[in-house]
Order: sequence, then C-alpha cells, then structure tokens
Amino acid sequence: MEQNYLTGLNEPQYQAVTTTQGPLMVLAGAGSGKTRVLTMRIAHLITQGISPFHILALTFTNKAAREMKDRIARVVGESDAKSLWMGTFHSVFARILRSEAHYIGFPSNFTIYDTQDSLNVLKKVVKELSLDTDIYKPKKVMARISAYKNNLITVRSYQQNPELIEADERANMKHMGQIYQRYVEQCFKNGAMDFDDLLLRTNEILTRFPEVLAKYQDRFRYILVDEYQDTNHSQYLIVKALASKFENICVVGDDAQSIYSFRGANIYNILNFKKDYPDAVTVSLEQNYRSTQNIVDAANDVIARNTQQFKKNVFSDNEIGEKIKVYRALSDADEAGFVASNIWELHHTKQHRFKDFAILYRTNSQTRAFEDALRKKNIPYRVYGGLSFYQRKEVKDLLAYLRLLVNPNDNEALLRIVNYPARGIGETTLNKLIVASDKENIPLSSLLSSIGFYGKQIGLNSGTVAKLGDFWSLISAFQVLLKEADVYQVAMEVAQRSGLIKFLKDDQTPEGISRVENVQELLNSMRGFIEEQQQLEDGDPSLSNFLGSIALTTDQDQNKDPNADQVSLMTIHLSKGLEFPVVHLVGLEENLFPSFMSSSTREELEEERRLFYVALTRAEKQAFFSYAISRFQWGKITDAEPSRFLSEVRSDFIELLNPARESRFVNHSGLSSSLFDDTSPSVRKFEKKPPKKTLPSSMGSLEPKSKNLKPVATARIINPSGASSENIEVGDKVRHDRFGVGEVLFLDGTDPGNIKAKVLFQNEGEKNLILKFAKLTKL
DNA sequence: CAGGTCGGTGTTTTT
DNA sequence: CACCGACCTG
Repeated sequence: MEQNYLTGLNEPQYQAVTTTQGPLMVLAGAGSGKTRVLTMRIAHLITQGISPFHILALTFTNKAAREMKDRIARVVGESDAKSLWMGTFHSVFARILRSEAHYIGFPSNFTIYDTQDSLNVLKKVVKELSLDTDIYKPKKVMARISAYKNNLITVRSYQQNPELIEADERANMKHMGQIYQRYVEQCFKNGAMDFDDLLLRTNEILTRFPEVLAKYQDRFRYILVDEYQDTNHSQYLIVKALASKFENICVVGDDAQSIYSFRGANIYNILNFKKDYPDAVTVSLEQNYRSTQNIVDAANDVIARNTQQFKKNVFSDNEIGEKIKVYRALSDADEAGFVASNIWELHHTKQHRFKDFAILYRTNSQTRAFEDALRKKNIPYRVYGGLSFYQRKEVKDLLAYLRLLVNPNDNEALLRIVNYPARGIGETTLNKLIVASDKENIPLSSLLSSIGFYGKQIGLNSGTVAKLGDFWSLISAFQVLLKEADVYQVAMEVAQRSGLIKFLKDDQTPEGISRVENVQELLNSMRGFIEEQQQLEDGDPSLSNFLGSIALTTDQDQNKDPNADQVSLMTIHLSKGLEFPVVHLVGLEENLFPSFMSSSTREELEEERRLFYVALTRAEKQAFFSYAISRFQWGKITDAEPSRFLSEVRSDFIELLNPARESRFVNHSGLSSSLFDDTSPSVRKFEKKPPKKTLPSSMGSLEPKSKNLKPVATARIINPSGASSENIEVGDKVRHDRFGVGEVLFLDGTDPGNIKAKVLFQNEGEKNLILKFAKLTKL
C-alpha cells in the first residue's frame, strides 16, 4: 500500500486532491499530472471515509478507468477499489440502463447498435419512405439525427420546433422529421439503442422519473469527470442532474485539448463551469512534467493562436531537449520510409525500445504506408483504431446470431443472418415477411416462429415455408442451449451448426483463412470473458453481458500484451491522454492536417490546431514532424503543401533535416520567423518559379519539373532496385548529378528499394538521399 | 435465388 | 483505392 500518497504533489495538485467538498474545476495543462491527481483524489476520498460505493468517475476510455482503478487499489486496497464505479459515459450509463430501461419500455437485454447497424436501419427507412437517396445520404442523415440526440431534441421536440424544421428545409431535407421519427420507432421496436441513445435515454429516465434520479443522486455523492472539455450537451445534463443534490462535482480538463466537437463535444461546458457553479474552486495545473521545454514551448506557440481559451501558462522545468526535426518527404512512401529508418536508428543507437515510439496521424487511411515500411524493416508495431475487430464482417455475422438469441426483436441481426450462409431465403420472401410484420404489427421473429400458421396467408409456397421453419428451429435450438451452456459453448455450436464456419472454410484464399481465424479469435475471447467474469465478485458471464460489453469496447481497451515491444500507430484523436518518449507526427500537409473538411471556419481550424497541440504534447523527449509533397490518395497521386501548422512553430524550436527550396525563399523574404512559409499565396508563388539550377536542395534532382508528380511513381515502378547505385558502401566516394563529389557517411535500410544514404558533399554539405533515386556513381 | 461483375461514389476524427 | 449497390447470368 502506498501510504504517503499525498507527498510529492505540487501545490496546486495537492489542492486538487484535497478539496473534496463542493464543486471543483481542475484545469490541467498537457502533461501536468492530471491522471495522478484524479487517482489520488479518489484514493483520498476513500481514505477520508467516503464509501467507494458513493463515488462515480467518468473517464474517457475504459482502459483509463481500469488503470486508475489499479493504482487506486494500491493505495486503498483491492476490495475498496473494486466497488468504485468507473468507466466511460457510454459504458456506465449502458449499465445503469440495463436496470432502468424498463421505465421507458425497453427490455433490459436491449441491443446496442454500432454505427453500421444504425446506418443500415436508416438506409431502409429512407428507402421505405421512397425518398431520394442522393439527398438523404445515410451518413448525412445519421449525423443530423446524432446532433439532435446529443442536444436532447427528441422527435417530439423536433416537430414542435419550427426553427429546426426550417433549417432542415433550407438544407433541402424537409423529410428529416419523418426519417427521424421512423428511425426512432424502428430502434424501439427492435429493442435497440444507438450510441447517442445511451445518453439520451438516460436523460429521459432521469427527467421523467424523479425516483430514479433520486436513487442515483443519493448513490453518486462524489462525481468526477475527466476530459470535461470533450463532453457534449447530453453528458453535461446527466452530470448536472446527478450532481445537483450534493454538488460534490469535480471536473478535470483542458480547453486546449478539446477535439471532439464533431460528436457534439461542447467546449463551453468547461468554459462556463463557473456559471453553473458560482462557488466552484478552480485549480490550474500548469507545470508540464512530461515533455522537454522545447516541445512545451513549441506547442504553446501554436495554441496561442486560438482565441477561445482560458489563460494558462504551461511550462516545463525539464531539460531543454532537442529541437523538433522536420522531414520533407517526396511521397507518402518516402515519408514512411524515413519514419521507419529513423525508428530503427534510434532503436539501435539510443537504446529506445520500440514501444517508446508512436506514429500519429490525422486519418486512419494513412496507416498503410507506415505498416509497409515497418514490416520491411521487421519493426514490430500495433495499429490502434480503424476497423475494430468486432466490426469485421465475419465477426459481426456470428455476433448477429448471438444477438438474435438474446433479443429476438433485433431485426437488424435477424435480417443479417436469416440467409447467411445462403439457405434459399431470398429478397422476395423477406419482403413479404416484412410487409406482413408491419401490417399486422407482429414481430418478424413471431412470424417465423409460427411460420406454419402464417406462411400461407403471406403467400409463401410450401418450400419456402419449410426453409423458414428450418431456420427458426435452428435458432430455437440455440436458445434452448443458451439456458444450459455457457457463452463459449453456445457460440461454438452456433458457428458450426449455422454452417458459418464451413462456409468460411471453403474459401482458401488468404483473406478467407484470416476470416476463419477471426471467428476463432472471437470464440477465444469468449473464453477469456467467462474467466474474467468468474473472477469478479459481481461478475456476469451471460451472453447478454458479453454482447453489451463488446459494443462499447474500443481497440484501446483490449489489453492484449500491454508489455509488447511494439511501435504504436494511431490517430491523434486516439492518442489523447497517452504519452511516448518519441513521437512522429506525420502527414503535416494542408488539406490533410488541417483536414480539408475542417478548414472553412475559424472554429474548425481552431479545433484542428488543438489537435496539433494534443499530438505534439504526447512527446516526452523527442518529436519529429514530417510531410510529403505528393501523396497517393484516392487512387491518384496528389500534390501537397506543408501544413500551416508547421509555419506556426517558431524556427527556434525546429530543425529541418532536408531543407527544401521553399524554405530558402521564406527565410530571405522575412515574412515570418518560421522556417516555413506563412501564407499560401506565397507558396503558390514559389511553385511557379522553375526550381532548376538555383535550387540545389538534397531532393532537387527528384523534383519533377512540372506539377505533375507521376514521374516519381513511375521511377519507383520501373526501377525498384536502383540499378545504378547497387554496390555503394559506407566510405565510398561518389558523384551526384547535381551535388558533385562526396563521401557516403551512412547507409540505412535492408530493403534494396529503400536504402537511404547520408552523403557529405564537398560543396553542398550533408544530404540524405534515397539510393534508388539518387543515381550516384561510384568513383 | 445465388453469386459474380461492373461502375459509380465518397472519402476526418469515435463512443 | 475501397466500398457498395445495381445489374446480369447461370
């Protein structure tokens, strides 16, 4: 047990931990020991005699909750820590809804729809209402509905709100109300809640049933909310309602790190906390213990350009540290090659473990190039996020069977698997069933269970009736099995007897084999789940609980081999709250970061800038920036310009690894103290200038003469092994077309197509070259 | 009805 | 490029 948990806290940290009564806002700058404060605060509450039963802590990921719980357990002991309620908003309130959903007519076994499920429902609704699918694109419709829900606009309040209706009419979507209504009806009928419902329905119950509110108010006497800057209105109201009795509410956050407005996060929740709780104490944690001074100062430099924020003075007393190194790549592949080589080199020379490195990017689609490059060098890595395991088709298919067992009303699940694997139940048949189900108001599952009775009326022939009957007997058999066997056994049986496994095994392509493996892994994870639940006092190894937990389990939460020595690849969003000794922030290009989707308004740009701030402040010792001047994207090679954020970092903090021609001009132009151009017009100006003879940059020879970058790609394909530079070794004297004579200092890379050379030229200094492009001649 | 192919389309971030 | 849906063929 850690007895002296209060020692070693700085002044504001101490205050944040020990101010236990009344509202408290902790403004925690990046790397200021926020997690430690939260952990110790909870430990302190328990030590002060407050029952863990009365504490609710809402964290941003379930993993964060688990880790904090472990640390708390070390201070106050296992048993006390166990009964704490900690988790994400979604998982905590999903759990509460399981016991309270009956108030609003939902079964406690309600299904949680993920985005894909919701989109499928919406597609059907739009079709059913015979609306134009070009105007009512499912994703767009979904986004609007999500926005309504996150702002607690129910179907009814929508219909009573002329402003909203008008807004949708202006957007040429006057049927939004109808769609919304139908979507909510369908979800209700299916006994399903989408992600937003978990919050909206919680609010509904707390508002409509005072006795439920009172129960949870009395239970959660001490409430802590982490990452408060990223709460949405719905979450805000839940917290406010629960806290209104005791007002022991502690919110922790950093307005400079608010990066989730696209899912309704409202930065004003934190900016206006003082208005909600005039007596609130505010504590600011400003000392950054994580990063070097250079990193902190550079990050401050950038974030200072935002207008909407609290005044803060985040500083570091750590070493000044190395400058941020910037690599200008020719292409996405070149960028990835640089990052991989760099990691390899640092791994060898500086004794960094692979897990010390993170590669952070704006979009998931950027992963591929890095995966390729890391694989080539045999560097172990793990990609976080993206398509999660549970979203894979084959996994969702098996899960759909299981969902149907738990909740027979889940039509999404039913329709997904009724004819998968194929059993001769086609579209015509299903349409007849759906029409009948709607008309007679009989659930699909009931129609199927008595298909012998209904079949004829619906107009099905006897062959079809038999097929449907067989299908339902299969499902019924599984349901019977579910009563006596455990989750794993049931799933195993389902996988086999449904024909799913056999169907998948017939496909012997690599993809097919991997699908079988994924199903196998799902089955294994169920065994793990059962064991895990058996260890818990209040464990629940039911299928229902399994399905509920995986719907809200993110990639992050799956703690497979946390000690594995792997480079982490993830989006900046997912990196929030994490830290790494060495960070590569990649793809720093206009239209990628900041995203072209978020460059039109000041608010959007400020959020992108906060995202940049989050990314940079993940780094402890060293940060690398990189960008590519061309990128393979959407099936084409696209030109790119350096991100404006690069020019927002003062030149004092950065070092260009391979200065580009642009930077020379910028430096001479005196436009900015940055090493990068400040405004896009001048970038354009430089582009028009023919770079040729006056611009001896290391990459100069590779620059295509025109804006069309295809020659680069062609060169790679035609000459993958770099024919002319094959036998070059360290120490060799070489001649380069443009730079003249030099000596090879360093070679890097095992893959012949991607070897880099550092060459010291007599007149031009050190250059980094990719051998296959550089056409060096051995002298 | 099953399964394949073709072509159009959309591309940010996630619970 | 990757995904989806419409359409075509056996």
